Amino acid sequence: MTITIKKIAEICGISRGTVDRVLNDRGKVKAQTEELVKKVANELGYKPNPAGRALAAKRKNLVVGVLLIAEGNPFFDEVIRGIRVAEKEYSVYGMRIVLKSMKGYDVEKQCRIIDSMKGEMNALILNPISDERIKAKIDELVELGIFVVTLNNDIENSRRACYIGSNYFNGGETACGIMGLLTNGKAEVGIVTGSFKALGHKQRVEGFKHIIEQKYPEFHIVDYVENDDDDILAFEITKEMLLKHPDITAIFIVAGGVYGVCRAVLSLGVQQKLTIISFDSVPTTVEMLKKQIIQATIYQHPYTQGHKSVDVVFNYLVHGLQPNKVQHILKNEIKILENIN
Amino acid sequence: MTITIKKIAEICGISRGTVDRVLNDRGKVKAQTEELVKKVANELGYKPNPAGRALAAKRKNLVVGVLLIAEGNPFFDEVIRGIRVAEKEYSVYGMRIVLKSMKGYDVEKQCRIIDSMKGEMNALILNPISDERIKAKIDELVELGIFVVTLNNDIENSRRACYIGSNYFNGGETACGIMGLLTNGKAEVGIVTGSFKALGHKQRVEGFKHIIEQKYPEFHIVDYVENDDDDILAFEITKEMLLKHPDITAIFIVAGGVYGVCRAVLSLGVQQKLTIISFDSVPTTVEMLKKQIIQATIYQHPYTQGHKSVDVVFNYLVHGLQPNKVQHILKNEIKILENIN
DNA sequence: TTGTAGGCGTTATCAC
DNA sequence: GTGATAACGCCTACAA
Repeated sequence: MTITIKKIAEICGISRGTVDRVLNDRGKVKAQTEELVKKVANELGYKPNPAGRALAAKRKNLVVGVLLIAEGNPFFDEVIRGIRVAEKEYSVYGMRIVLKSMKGYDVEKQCRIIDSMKGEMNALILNPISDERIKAKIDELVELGIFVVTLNNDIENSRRACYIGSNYFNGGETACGIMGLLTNGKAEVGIVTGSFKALGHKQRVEGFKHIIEQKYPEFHIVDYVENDDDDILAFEITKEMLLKHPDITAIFIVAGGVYGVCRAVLSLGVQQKLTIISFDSVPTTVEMLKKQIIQATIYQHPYTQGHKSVDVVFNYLVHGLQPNKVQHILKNEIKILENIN
Repeated sequence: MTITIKKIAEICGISRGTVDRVLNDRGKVKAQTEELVKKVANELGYKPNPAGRALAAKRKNLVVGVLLIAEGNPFFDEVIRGIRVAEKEYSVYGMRIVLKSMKGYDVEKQCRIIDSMKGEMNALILNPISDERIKAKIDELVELGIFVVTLNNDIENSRRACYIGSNYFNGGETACGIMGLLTNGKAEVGIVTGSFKALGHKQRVEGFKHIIEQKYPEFHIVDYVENDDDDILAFEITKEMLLKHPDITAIFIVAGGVYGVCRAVLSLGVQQKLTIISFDSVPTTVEMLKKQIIQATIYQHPYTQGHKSVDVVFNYLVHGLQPNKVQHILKNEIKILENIN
């Protein structure tokens, strides 16, 4: 038999309303009654029924804001698809999503967009820039009672309820591990990173280096260049790097610009002698995997990241459930030509 | 504004009961009224509210049977964990799970266990033996109105509503692809399969061969032995195989017995010259990955398989939703030491 | 501080 | 054939 508020009320000889007040900390209950209700609820193992809650929640008007740095970054296409599918699933609960997208790492701009959204918003899914001002902005929202979830990039010391994304350090470790297996532990590595400033990119490189130290003494990093996640820039600096270091046998592409790097390799005709590892599986990367320019790419469940972030918000807003993990870390998977689709 | 049964009833000038009868094909409605209701529901885009349904479903007593060939197969430990977690999540909807486990491929025994369960069961999650008699049994259950889902092994021509599991053929392809990358496309391969009779094992080998033909002319299969998913047998036949074919440079472990194979390799001291690819990541396999005996193993989301199968059943029983895919195929992921946990 | 009652959307059971 | 009504469990406004 399931334990309901009604049943607890009967047992305690009081009304449903009072039990509700106790169980949801709404105050205005005599200490004595409160204690009794809590004891009974505990002993009987009361579990609120999400369906009941969901039904009652319909009377609220729930709006979830989403702000992503997605423009010009095809990785987010799948994230957004996950968000949209979840939106549809939950639309019957009367929950709406307002999605905004921005380009580049302008902190003030991100703050301004957040401000413009905060009026009618019950929760925010944010892909934040790593900056103190954004941290402050998150804390301000939480203070206002808005539920905040960080997506794809965490700000650990902020008051966000939860982070959904990948483990960048382990992503770098995984990249190094697979590169080690493919090169028999010997390689002269050129690293092409997105931005020295981006936290995740830095962490990937650190993870990569960590495995070199631990396992691959014959790996040498011969150069380390930055492409700003831009394909044209990637094309140019990769060409330059390869000409400067003809001894390079492997390239670790840390973030965006994968297509530009590959085109540079192709234009120099050196694809045969290179092992290339990248991240994500956007269409151009898949294309290069098929051409066997890239040997392996590391996949971080973008669709799931999007869907999961909405799940977490939904469970909080509709069911009052706090996320069961502060960090929802998705696995780094290795994709090769055969298991890419 | 959301469209509810009540609203449709008002618009049509009839009662909620009648609308319900039409929308759920319960019969006993005048053709004319039926048509009207359907038209209005369609035009307004009526979407049943799952919360309402869930609440109403509590009055039913839902029992889900699960029958797995799990004994002695640690792969299923994670599958079962997924099932148990889902059970807990859905327990508030008054859905119970009765899980039975069996050992080995005795068709009659599986039929008998199914029969013993079918009394009070609304749905069955079945890990079926590939056999005509099991197909017939599934069809019999469906005839009785029981919702059947196959797990981890499909019987395609049966009347099961849905299959949840992996793509075995692509698993074999992926194994070959990663082996090709690790060996530079040159290998003398020994294959250790679970059972020649198991459909999935056969399909993996076919997938493996398919990529050899397509991509790796310098791969040669020098031997092909069967271990019945038993570690002791695996140990012995692998030893035998390696002694008989000292030219072997790679081993493809198609199914169980991974630990036995690795112990054989270790006992002969030939681990340095071998590339070994396996499936799943049970504890002993992870151990061998850590010892660098196995270079890569292919992972098939066992936890998700278990959880998903319960999801599908729940959505049908409580929300009346047919699964949106007949086959729910999980991806083959490549795990190496760095991304195993 | 507590109780009452109605509504969220769906379904089952009666009565007509 | 159809309609009315009472659940399912929770929440909230209002009355006491």
